[in-house]
Amino acid sequence: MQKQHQSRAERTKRNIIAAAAELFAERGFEAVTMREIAARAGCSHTAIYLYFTDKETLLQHISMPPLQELREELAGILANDAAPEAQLNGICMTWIRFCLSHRNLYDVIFNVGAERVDEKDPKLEMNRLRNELFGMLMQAMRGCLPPGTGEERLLACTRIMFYMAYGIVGTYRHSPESLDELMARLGPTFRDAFRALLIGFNAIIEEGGNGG
Amino acid sequence: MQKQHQSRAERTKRNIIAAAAELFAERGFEAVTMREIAARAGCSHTAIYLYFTDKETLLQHISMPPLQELREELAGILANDAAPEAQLNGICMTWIRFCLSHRNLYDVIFNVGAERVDEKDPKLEMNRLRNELFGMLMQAMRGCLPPGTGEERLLACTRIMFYMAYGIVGTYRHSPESLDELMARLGPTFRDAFRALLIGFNAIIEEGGNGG
Amino acid sequence: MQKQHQSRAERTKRNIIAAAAELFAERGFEAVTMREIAARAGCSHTAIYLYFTDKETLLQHISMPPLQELREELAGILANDAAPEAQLNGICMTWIRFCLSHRNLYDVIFNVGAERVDEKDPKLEMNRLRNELFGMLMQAMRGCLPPGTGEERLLACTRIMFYMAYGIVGTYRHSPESLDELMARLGPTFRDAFRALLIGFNAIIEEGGNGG
Amino acid sequence: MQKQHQSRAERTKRNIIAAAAELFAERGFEAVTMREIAARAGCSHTAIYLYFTDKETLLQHISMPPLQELREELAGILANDAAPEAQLNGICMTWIRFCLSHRNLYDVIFNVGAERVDEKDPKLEMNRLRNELFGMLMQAMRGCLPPGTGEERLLACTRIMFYMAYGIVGTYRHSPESLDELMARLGPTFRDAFRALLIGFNAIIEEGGNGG
DNA sequence: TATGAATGAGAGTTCATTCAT
DNA sequence: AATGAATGAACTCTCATTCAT
Repeated sequence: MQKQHQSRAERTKRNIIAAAAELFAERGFEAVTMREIAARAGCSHTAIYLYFTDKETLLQHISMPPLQELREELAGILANDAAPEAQLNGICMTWIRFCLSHRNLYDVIFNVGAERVDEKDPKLEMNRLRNELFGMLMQAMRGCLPPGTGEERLLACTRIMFYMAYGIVGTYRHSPESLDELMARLGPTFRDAFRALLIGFNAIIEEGGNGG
Repeated sequence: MQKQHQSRAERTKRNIIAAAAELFAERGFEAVTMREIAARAGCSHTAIYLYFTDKETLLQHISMPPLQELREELAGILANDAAPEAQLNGICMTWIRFCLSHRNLYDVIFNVGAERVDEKDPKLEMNRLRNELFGMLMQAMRGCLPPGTGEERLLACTRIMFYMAYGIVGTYRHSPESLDELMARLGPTFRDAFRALLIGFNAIIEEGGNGG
Repeated sequence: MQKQHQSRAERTKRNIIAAAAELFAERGFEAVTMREIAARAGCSHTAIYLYFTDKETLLQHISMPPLQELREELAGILANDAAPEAQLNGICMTWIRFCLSHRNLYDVIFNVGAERVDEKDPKLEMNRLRNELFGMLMQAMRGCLPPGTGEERLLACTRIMFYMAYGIVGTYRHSPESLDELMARLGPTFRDAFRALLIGFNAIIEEGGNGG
Repeated sequence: MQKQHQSRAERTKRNIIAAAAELFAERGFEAVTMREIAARAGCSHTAIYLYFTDKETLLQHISMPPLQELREELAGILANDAAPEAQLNGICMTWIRFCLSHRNLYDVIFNVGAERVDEKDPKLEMNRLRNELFGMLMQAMRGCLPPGTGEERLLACTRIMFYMAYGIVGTYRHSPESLDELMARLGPTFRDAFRALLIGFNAIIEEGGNGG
């Protein structure tokens, strides 16, 4: 009997999460109302409040797991013994694959409430996670620049690398092509993008006397 | 008299458009209320409905001119006699400045979301414009790559350049910083981004025997 | 077993009453939720409905005991052999302490508002109690006025004494300070209030030839 | 035409105020909903927000005029050349008359949002006014105590005087008797109450060496 | 006996929009 | 041409209460 209760609750909670994820993805966080979510989840709008304190919290519950998954994947890449360039490339490609395979939630995860990627203040757990991701990218970047490159330069290069990843994802976010189709068609281009940046960074740093 | 009336009406209409454009750009479509627009336009909120059937329509009337302005600016850059690299850089930076100064407007105009599915044309209109812009970028790109670079390669490089611009804009779309603050803080980084790509492209093409 | 069940049920019921009494007293009837009561009572909120049809009924079950307790305390004071002034002071201070420690409960029980018009008895019940209390106060008062003071005079003095008590309670009914804080800060003032009245009464009666 | 607009607006506003005053008096501030007020005022609930920022503000608009009226009456008494005792008595009696003639709004005016009568922080305009009233009472009190009475003592005596007034009003707040009937029947008792307090205060202060 | 799950009515408030002038 | 007055639908969120077990 307890079990029945539990499973029912879990089912409802899952329904809510699924409905919210769909709706947020379809029409954006702000445009979706709690009542709509409830309607699609097949429960009353007040039931949502049994499982989530408020709308924002609901969003976070949806966004967190994928982000954590991504973090762990990236951490795995950083932990292996590959060459720095291979690591960086792995990070970038994984990042892209991730974002494109969570396309629908992308907006919600990356744009709601985020102000700067390199922001310090970790208001929300989500922002903290985003920053952690950025930190991983920076770590990978460090190994690919000339030794002695200043921190400021490193930060700038990481930012640029981030722009690139962000831009790729943004460009194909609404594409009807599947992740695999996309990667088959454009994977080499993406790879070239990161390689070109790396080459350019090193050239600029060398020429500039690798200062800060 | 008739004329005076007409001109007064036109003035009011222009005021409304100007006010709405400013406010939408400053704070986003949804966040702005009709009463605020009216206040800034110096008329009553009901007057807006004399000229525009609703808020959405008002937005559409606002969206086109800036886009055309952008296209003309970019065309102007392509038409001048500056060095290819300067042209390319000008195109990229102008594009970024444009998008960041029309930030929230940008959101609405450029992000073809699911809620627009039932609309007549905006998706196509936008894609047409995007393609036009992309063509200009490609044209500028051509002058910056080694002579004899194949079309496929050129296309790939242009795409990558586009990703970068797109990524920069996407990253700072929701930033609270003004355009000027943003450019002061990050302008050099943006410039470096495009330079690094160009350097990288040339290196890759050279090494690869500039094939198609 | 039957007995165990019964005693368990009774215990739960008592817990609920105790919890509700505390919470109503602490924060007022309206501000307290059934879930809070249940939490403090150590049962689920639905269990409350096993014992009380609704929140209002629960309140009614809570109201009487403290009032009876007060009456008995006052009777005890009247029954002891202390000096009349001590008795009177005891009555007044006890009354104040009672009302201020049942502050929000007091609100509901004592303030016969318009919303109670359709109830059966509370107005009368309350008035009965008020009168009883008033009678006790008058009894204590009698011992503190010059012998031979007329009944009318006695009545007036008692009334005035009652106003004072009532006014003190009313003034601090909504104070966020606890009973103890209040008594620490203002206890001497309250005491002075009753003393001053007593002194004044006697002076007035003496001067006026202690007539009726 | 402008006039018609104006008068309509004024009528609506008056209706809202009247409806809110009635309802607040009947059932208390918290228990009344904006929609109920609107219904009784014969307008939509949103119309209320055209005239009052929120519910609290509406309450203040209702409470302020009577309070200001009272203030002016009291100020008039303080300004005349009567003996201090006469002034104090006038203040107290006026206060009582006022409260009993505004019986229905009494609760709302004096109890909503008020925490301490002698509070300093003037969060709301209403609290400021209440404090001003208290200040007037204190000023009148000062003239009736022995010269050299400390401020603390003065404050305590004023508080006590206030309790008395408050208690009288509270006691007869729900009485069916009219103001005049009440004053005819109990006016002398009220007068005695204040006199007795004054006599008592002076006695206590003398005996205690009129310290602080 | 007792509970976790779920609900409906309703709170204050906002805003695009319409009506009457 | 223009406006002040007014509205209704919708928002997030709360809570006493009921249902199913």
